[in-house]
Amino acid sequence: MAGTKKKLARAPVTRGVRVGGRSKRVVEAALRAAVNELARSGYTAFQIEEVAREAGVNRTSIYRRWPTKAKLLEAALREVSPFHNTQAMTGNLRRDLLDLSQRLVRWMRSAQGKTLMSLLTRDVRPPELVRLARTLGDESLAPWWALVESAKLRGEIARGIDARLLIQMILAPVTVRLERGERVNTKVLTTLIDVAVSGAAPGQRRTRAR
Amino acid sequence: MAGTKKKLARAPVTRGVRVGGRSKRVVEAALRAAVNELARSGYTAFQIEEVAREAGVNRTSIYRRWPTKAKLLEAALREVSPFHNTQAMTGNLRRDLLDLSQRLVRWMRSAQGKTLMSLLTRDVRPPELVRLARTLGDESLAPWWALVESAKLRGEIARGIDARLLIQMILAPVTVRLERGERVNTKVLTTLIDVAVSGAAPGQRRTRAR
DNA sequence: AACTATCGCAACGACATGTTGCGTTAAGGA
DNA sequence: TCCTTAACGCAACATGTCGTTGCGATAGTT
Repeated sequence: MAGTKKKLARAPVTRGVRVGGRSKRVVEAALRAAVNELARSGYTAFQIEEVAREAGVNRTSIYRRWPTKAKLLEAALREVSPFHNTQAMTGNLRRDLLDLSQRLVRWMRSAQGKTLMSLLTRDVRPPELVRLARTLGDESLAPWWALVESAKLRGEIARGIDARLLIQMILAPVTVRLERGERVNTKVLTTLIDVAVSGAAPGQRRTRAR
Repeated sequence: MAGTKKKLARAPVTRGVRVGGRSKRVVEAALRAAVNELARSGYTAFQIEEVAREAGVNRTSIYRRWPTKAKLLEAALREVSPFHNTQAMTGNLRRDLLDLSQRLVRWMRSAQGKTLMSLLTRDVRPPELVRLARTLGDESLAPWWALVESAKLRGEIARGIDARLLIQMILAPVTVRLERGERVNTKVLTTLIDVAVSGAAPGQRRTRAR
């Protein structure tokens, strides 16, 4: 057609993706904003528009990198550093459990922890996102497992007790109370741990299965 | 104007709302469908259109009665009969707790229970709806309170134990496991109750507050 | 049978998600 | 430094759900 300029075919100068400078800033800002938005608004109220605004980035740029809201949430979730225990164990079960739970509560109150907890709720879609959140959540349980198992070896916890269930007896009330805005202080944690540890000790009465 | 018929003003024959027949059917069908939809799809995926279809009713009819989705959910929630304990207590704490928890688990697995549990999740909007759900949920706890308090009087539970917290140690793991699809059978319930009751008994070691 | 509350249907506006075309900016190899 | 083009910003669009409104049809109630 008239006016159509045909450029000579030449080998492209660059090939790879651009990872530095602007692109990097956009990705980092978007993911950080996504984590904050998720922690602040929760899963249902989470809006891409708001993430874009907080990141100082156009909405389109987000969609070009993460095709759906779920993908963005997934990426944001992966940014969340899982709860890691760095404290050395003292060998005192109740003391170690208290330490662990106090640090976990602090983490759960942070943006990182809120983000994970938002996605641990059921009826989050798609299901893969829930699965990912659960996987990350379960990873946080590793030090708890270790504590209970070594306590079993020392004979402080009855061998017949399901370790996962025992940990749930401490953590499930904590998460429920945090969600509801009920107090979760040292006294509460101490009570949870005392009841669980005493109740799971060997020699306590157990109801026979019928 | 031409063609405009002016009717003689006459006193209206009826005044009150119509509660029988069609209207009644529409209301009942809509609320029943809403409960089912909430139990099936959960809060996030809940759609008015789907409720209307299942109820065999036009979408508009639902909106005319309940102006917002939240109002419909609220009405549906009020339809849910709260968990009521009809069983006589035997005075055996563990046995009564097991009875109670088994019935509660059965109820939580019903459409009624799922409906309530869907709305007990945080980040459900508006907040009033969450508050209503929590109120109804707390009402279900009445028999549990009674059990723990009378056990305290008999000296089976230490007086210093927070009854609400102790109940949470049994119920929170149950709800978490139900949400995640983990097993909640008699063995699990028995363990929860054994650990909680033994651990909360008088004479067990308590960590001193620092 | 007459009156009218309530229904069904259709059309509309508002809002969030997700897509696409195009012009502009800047990363990075020459 | 200069050129190519990956990635951006902007605007416009398509879709789906919520929620509203007008109007004619249906069916309680008197």
